[in-house]
Parts: sequence; structure tokens; C-alpha cells
Amino acid sequence: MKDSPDPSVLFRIFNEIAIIEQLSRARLEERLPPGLIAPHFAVISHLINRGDGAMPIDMARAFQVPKTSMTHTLKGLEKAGYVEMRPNPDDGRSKRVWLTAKGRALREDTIQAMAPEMLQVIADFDLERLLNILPVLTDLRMTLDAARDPK
Amino acid sequence: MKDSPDPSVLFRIFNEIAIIEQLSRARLEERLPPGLIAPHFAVISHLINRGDGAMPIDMARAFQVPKTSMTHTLKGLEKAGYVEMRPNPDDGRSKRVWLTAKGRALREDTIQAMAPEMLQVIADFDLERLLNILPVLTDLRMTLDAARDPK
DNA sequence: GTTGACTGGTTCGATATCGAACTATATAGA
DNA sequence: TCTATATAGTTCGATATCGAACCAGTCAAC
Repeated sequence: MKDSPDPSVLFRIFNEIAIIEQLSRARLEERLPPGLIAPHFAVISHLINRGDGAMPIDMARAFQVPKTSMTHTLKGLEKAGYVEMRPNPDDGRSKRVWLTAKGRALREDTIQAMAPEMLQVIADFDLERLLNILPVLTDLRMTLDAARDPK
Repeated sequence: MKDSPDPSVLFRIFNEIAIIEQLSRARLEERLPPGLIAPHFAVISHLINRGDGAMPIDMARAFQVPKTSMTHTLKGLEKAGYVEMRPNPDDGRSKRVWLTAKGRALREDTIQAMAPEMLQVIADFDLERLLNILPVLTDLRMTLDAARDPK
């Protein structure tokens, strides 16, 4: 008969992850233009990775945030000229989000600006260990995502 | 001459970590009493782990948040009866934060309430892999923390 | 085709986060 | 001792997050 494992390891992992998230977010936001914060950058990144023309509701689901939050984030990006919102010709209810050249440049410039800092962390750390945890984190993210309440 | 390593692995790690943080935070907040969110729980946890009687400014530094945010979080905890704020007899400028019995119970009850979910994740996943990444996450957190801007 | 349920998006109100300015206390230097 | 600087905490204003309610467009049942 197998012992029930101790759940505390997961609590400790989530705790470390929460701290790392906060520190890395602060690092990112230092590099962003004033008025932009991490969610703005995450949206632009998503549009580059997955292709633009996406519907706001799908992005809200992808980020696991309420659609009202996505409305607000997109409004900020649009006002600053990083994205354009156009109606969806296939569905009168929805819109589609398109990156502008300024939006694409922001992503590129920010990555460039952060690269030295990232390289420094890698140098202080150990690349091999980082490479090893990435697939585990990906699997953990997928497990959590699959098990979430399908509200 | 050694190639410069690719910083993209760090970007991907931070991205996965940001998603996991969001999912695990949502799981925690589902279990908390209405009006309490993750930072409230984190503060209570911190006071149990490190001992209460701490000064708000030290907690703000530990969590890497502005002191105004800590003031706000503590005010919420105090109003709901989870902590008590008392003046610091050693320094007229500062206060000390003490847990109430209700605060200690909240921590215990929340962990109990989440345990089944945590065990399910461990069962769906693989305990060994989780145990392996914990020390790497801890080291990464310490590296980031040590390298941060000492503003 | 009409009706009723559903879906994408916004508005609104409540709370959260955070930087700037301010108050009160403490401390170091003359 | 007096004064200047530093520190702990709060207040205030701007923006962010999020749930509830609402509107407009879609779709399924009839």
C-alpha cells in the first residue's frame, strides 16, 4: 500500500514560482515604455507567436483573464498605437486584433534590451539546469490548465 | 571562443512561470473567503513561516512590493480580524504585525482545503520530476533576487 | 421567419497596485 | 543641542483587475 505523497512540495514550488514571476515581471516592466506593463507585452508577444487577427475573447481565454480585463488591456495598446482593432467580417459581434509596425518593433526592441540581463543570469547560473526544468514546467502548466474548472 | 548562449530559454521559462503563477493563484483564490486574495494569504503564510511581530516595511521588502501596497493589504487583513497591528515599542515610527487565532486558522484551513487538489495534480503528474525542479527554482529565485536593482 | 438562448464586447462599480507627496520619528554631524 | 538627513507609515491620485449587468449580433428550435 502506497503512502499518500506530501502535497507540501507543490506548495513550495508554487511559492517559488510566485516569487520568480514577481521578480521577472519587475525586470520586464523596467524596460517597457511608460504606461505599458507586463500584460500589454504579453498580448503583443502572443499576437506575434500565434499570429495576429485573433479575437479578443479567445485571447482572454488564452490568458485566463476576464474578458473585461482584455478589453481594458487592448484599449491601452490601441490608444498607444501598438495594435489596431477592426470588426470581424465573419461575425458582427466580435473584433479582430492586428499588430502595427510599432507593436512588432516594441517586442523586438524589448527583447534586445533585456538580452544582456538574461545572459548575465544565465552566466551566474547554469544553462544546463535551466534547460532541464523547462519541459517539466511546460508539463506542469499543461496539467494545471487541463484540470482547471471549465467555467 | 565560446558561443554566447541563447537567452530565449530564459524567456520561455519566465513565460511558463507566469502562466503557472496565474493558474495556481486562481486555484488558491477560489478557496479563500470572499474579500481575501492571494497577497493576503501570502502575508499570513509569511508571518507563520518567519514568525509574527514583523515590521510592515520589512514585509514589503520581502515581497518586493511598494510599502503602500503592504499598508493596503495589512489594512484589509486587520479589518477582517486576521492580524493585529501594534506600535513598535523600540521605534516610534514603525509598527509590528501579529497574527490572531483566526489568522492562523485561515492558513491551516486553506491548506487543508487545497490538499486534495494538490494531490490530484501530483497523481496526474510525477512526484519525482517535481522534486527535481524545486532546488533549481530556489536557486533561480535567489539569483534573480541577488541581482536585482538595490533601489 | 419568429422567438429564445447563447455569445462577444462594453460599461460600471468595487477593490488592488503603485508612485509621489506628506507626516512623524529617529539618527548622525556640527 | 541643533540641524540635516534618513526612515516608517499614510494619504492621494492614476491606472489595473474583475464581477455584474447590459447591449448587440448569432443561432437553434420551432
